[in-house]
Amino acid sequence: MPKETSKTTKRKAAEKAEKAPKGKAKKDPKAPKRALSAYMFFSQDWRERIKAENPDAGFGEIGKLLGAKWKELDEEEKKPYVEQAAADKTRAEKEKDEYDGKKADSAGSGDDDDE
DNA sequence: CTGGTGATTGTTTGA
DNA sequence: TCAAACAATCACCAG
Repeated sequence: MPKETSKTTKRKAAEKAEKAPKGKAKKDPKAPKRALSAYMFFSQDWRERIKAENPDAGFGEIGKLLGAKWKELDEEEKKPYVEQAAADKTRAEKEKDEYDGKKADSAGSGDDDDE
């Protein structure tokens, strides 16, 4: 089982660090990106409520409040969010479908967005 | 077949 | 424009 959840597999710090200069070194050319997370949908619907109940809450405050509430919700409460996550997952699945398909077909053709 | 790793996703506010 | 707390995820590749 993979470590716990938190400061494990930390990467953003380095990712943002390389964001300053002109991007020029990725893993996948078009990285089909993954799917959103239940938290993403949950926040989209709660972000307004959080601020509604915490108009004074700042950046980190709301974040913590959000997460705190998120866990407070019952499985049934997150269900809708999780469902969206599952739905988005399917979306990403397709997303990769073309990525994988294209990539397999790009056997030589000169297709490359790059910038 | 199994494991764990990394990559990714979206929000908020402020300088 | 980007940064970090907050949480989930889960597809990916490898031996």
